[in-house]
Amino acid sequence: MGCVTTALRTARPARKDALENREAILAAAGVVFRADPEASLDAVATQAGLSRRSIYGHFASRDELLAELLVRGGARISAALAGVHDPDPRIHLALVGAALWTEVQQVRVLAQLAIHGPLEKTVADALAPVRASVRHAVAGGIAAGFFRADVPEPSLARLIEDAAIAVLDEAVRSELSEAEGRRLVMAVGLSVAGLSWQDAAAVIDALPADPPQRPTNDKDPR
Amino acid sequence: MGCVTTALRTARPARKDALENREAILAAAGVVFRADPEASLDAVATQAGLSRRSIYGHFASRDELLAELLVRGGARISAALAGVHDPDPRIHLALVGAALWTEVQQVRVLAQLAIHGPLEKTVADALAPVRASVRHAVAGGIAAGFFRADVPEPSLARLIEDAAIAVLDEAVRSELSEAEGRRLVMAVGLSVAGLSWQDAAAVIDALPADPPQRPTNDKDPR
DNA sequence: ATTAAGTTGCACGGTGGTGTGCAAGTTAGT
DNA sequence: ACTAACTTGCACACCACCGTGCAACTTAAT
Repeated sequence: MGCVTTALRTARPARKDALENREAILAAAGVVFRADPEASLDAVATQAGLSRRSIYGHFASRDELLAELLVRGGARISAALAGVHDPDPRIHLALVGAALWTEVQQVRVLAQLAIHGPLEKTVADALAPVRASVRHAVAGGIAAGFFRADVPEPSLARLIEDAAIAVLDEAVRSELSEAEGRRLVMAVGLSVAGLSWQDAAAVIDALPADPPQRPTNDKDPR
Repeated sequence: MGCVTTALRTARPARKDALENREAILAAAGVVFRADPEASLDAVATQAGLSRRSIYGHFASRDELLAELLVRGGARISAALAGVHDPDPRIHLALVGAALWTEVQQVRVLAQLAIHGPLEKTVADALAPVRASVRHAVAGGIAAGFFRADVPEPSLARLIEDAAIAVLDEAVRSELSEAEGRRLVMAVGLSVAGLSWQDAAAVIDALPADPPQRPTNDKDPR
């Protein structure tokens, strides 16, 4: 084993490929756990092209690996959401949806893991920014008369979140294109919020149009 | 052990309390698996007030118990859906939602189990009637111009199903009243279908009004 | 070329679940 | 009261997984 975790400034600092492997494990965990949140570390190791044993050279336990995965996912989502602000709650909500779409994989991992275990708190923390943003939009939208008035605000916020997750699943299932998925997330979010599908479409079409915000994909191999 | 499964017409037919216990096990399984689809048989036995060992007097294996549970749930749902027909796709969809609401528990068990394992087919079969009914309404609604035209029909059907599940979850989480839950399922289903929330409300309010269809609750202790 | 970092395979102990056999008990039905 | 149906508890074998120790190997960096 190595001094991966305890990389004190002694003899030699670390090794390049070790970090790569660490990333490979995290990437593999993303893939595997997305398909089955209860998959074994063996499955993760195989997917990463490593041995189960060597995972323990990078993570002390299964839960630690999970936690790292969640924290990273949360960070990406927060980053994607950071620039999203709009005075119009409808637009705000649509933009949140679009931002989520760019992080589908992350969102789905989190959503999968959200169900069981002692990771709940970690998951909750990771998703907190999304929740806050959605709630803000919902409150404003209801107040402005844009959104439905027949559902209490907290419930509506949760319903929109759940609907967004469902759309994300459906988008992956149907292998929608980037553009279609993006549009669908926004459209269904607004629909659940109470808009007619035509109104939702109008909101989306009037968007500042920054759609193809993907520089080939980040260098981040996740 | 006993001749519970192989009740040939020999010496003595069966025993009353044995059947009761069988039902108790199924009821317990419903409760336990609803909370955690991967719970152990020990948990089920405890909930049923029996020993783990005796479960095997009624069911050959865990999967067999699960299967029985799913088949029953499917049967109840089918029954609840049997009388639901309306020429107006909007009303039809709303009524399907209302019917589902009366069977929340069953639906949620099925939805929970729908994820993993070799039970998928069983689950799919159990839910087939719902799927068919929803698809029928969706196709008609799109054709009539009531529902959204920006999502392919099969996807829209699945999205509505998923949204309904989410509403069911939310309703249980928020401990909505019978009436509120019933209304919410219908309203959100129609919203996802494309109606504005006011239109959805109008459809619901114009319903033939058979709401309190609960004679104290069936004698079925599930 | 040397050396420490990292990987691998194997063996192990521990945990928690399933499914079964059996002997002893309890209880419903005759 | 008798008997078969049923339940129970305990024991067991089996399996899948986690986490660890260790010795042998491969390889990045000096």
